[in-house]
Amino acid sequence: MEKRVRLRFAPSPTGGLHMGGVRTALFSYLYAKKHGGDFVLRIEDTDQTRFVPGAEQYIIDSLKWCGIEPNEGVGFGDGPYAPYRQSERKEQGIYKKYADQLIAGGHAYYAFDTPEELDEMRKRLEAAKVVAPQYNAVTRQNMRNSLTLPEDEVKKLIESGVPHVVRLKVPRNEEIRFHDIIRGWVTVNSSQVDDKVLLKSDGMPTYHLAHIVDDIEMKITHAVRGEEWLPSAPSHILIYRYLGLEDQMPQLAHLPLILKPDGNGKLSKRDKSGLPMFPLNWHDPRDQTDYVGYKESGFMPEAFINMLALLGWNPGDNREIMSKQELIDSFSFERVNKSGAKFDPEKTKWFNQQYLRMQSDEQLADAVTPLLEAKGIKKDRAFVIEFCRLIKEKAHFVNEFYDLGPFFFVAPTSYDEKVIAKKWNESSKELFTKLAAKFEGLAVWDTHSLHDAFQEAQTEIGKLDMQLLRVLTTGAAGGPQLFDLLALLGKEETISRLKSALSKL
RNA sequence: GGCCCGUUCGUCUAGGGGUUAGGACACGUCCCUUUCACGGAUGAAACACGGGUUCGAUUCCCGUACGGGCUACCA
Repeated sequence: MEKRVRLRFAPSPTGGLHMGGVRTALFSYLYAKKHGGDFVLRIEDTDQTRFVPGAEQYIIDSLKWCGIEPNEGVGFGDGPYAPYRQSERKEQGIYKKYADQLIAGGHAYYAFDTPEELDEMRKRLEAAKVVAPQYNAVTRQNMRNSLTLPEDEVKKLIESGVPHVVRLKVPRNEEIRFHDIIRGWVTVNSSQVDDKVLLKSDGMPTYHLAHIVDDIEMKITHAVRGEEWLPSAPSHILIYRYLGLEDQMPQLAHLPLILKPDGNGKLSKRDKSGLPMFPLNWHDPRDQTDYVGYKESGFMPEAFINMLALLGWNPGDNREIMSKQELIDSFSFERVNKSGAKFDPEKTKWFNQQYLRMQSDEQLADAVTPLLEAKGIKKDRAFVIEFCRLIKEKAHFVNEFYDLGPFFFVAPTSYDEKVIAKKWNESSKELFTKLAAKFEGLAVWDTHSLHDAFQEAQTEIGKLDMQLLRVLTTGAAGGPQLFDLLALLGKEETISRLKSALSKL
């Protein structure tokens, strides 16, 4: 029988969850759902010095907004493997147990070197022109650890409470080969791998030990993470192997990085491409910086995750706009790209535009009404719905509706100068005064009657420029369907605007 | 520097020993439209370079270049 598919998203609460992390969560979620498995949220809070209050809740809120909800884990209900915070799991002695097993098997050792001593070692090695200074099979022989110190002294040091760490004993020269679902086989020589710290001097495990222990204990079948983890994967293979768990280790999938839109390099939270890097507004308590979120920028979560899914993955056909269910049905790690993808703000906006157009005018009105009210604008619902119908084709975001058509709500005070300069002439004033009179005589005020009246006026009084009528009534050179707009504005308002414009020009 | 990973239009990508190298975003042109858009059509635009292997390489192999990642008692 196949093992139940279980994937976890395991962020550390050291700050806001940025979009790269969201994508990692998304891919894991899609795969889990596709195979009817579990998606788990585990909090990797083993670094007490970098703990940021609020970060954990932010991660939970972000996943909820995106619709990437774990069915197990912190904030989503404990499952059979609780607790899901590593700091709490540490209290159960779980990591130490595995570390002790490695020590007993001769694959890990105690090291008593102080930070100063380690620093000294690196400087010494650099001075000796060693290309890659590291704590390894060669250099550990000159350091203070349970491999170099007499057994009774090691015992004495530990008993007297001298701070120490536990390090992985990496062999000097051995090929380490592992398989990645996205990248295929990767081979690294152990001489390039350092003796990673497994247990820190404060008793906390490092990521390297903790994630392995938890993935095993939580029966994780696929470990998905960013490409930046690829270089440490060989260490992890060794840990599984020395623990005798190589046959139970999850399959690895290292995702390509999301790159900056301009230039090169990894997308950072401070990127200034004009689009947010975080799903929700994030206030960083460490430096009192505020970062805007996709949500607050007017993005719909469906558009956001659709865009994210297509960054480094594709369904193998030309589909781009895909619902969450379609993403789930089509997803596979085999179709994830190996190379990094530059984040494209323009395309990202386009995704939101597509989803915007799928919304009904009523739904859009629901979203726009509070934004209008915030500006002190109160209109009846029918007006707002019609406003949405007319303006939506020009917009990428709900929150730009107002700016695309302020003339729906306020009469113009200035008139597009380019259009006036080009089209306004001596006869214009008289022609449009006559048109205003014609409009005034209309018994029915709707799109059709306005259209007909405009046509009739031309045969009666002469050629009228429609864009001029637009500028006179809205002030702007462009906008939605003019007669629809004037119909919505109403007879009184339209004529008042026309007269006002004629008096100024 | 060392190690690892990568490289198809400006960007996201499909494809893969023999193709007019396909799609999308953005851009240009045209059509529709007395306004503004949407829409439709269309155009320009790519296999990093050099060696192999092969009848034939963009595709497979090796180098080079370029890009990225990692190089902590951080994840």
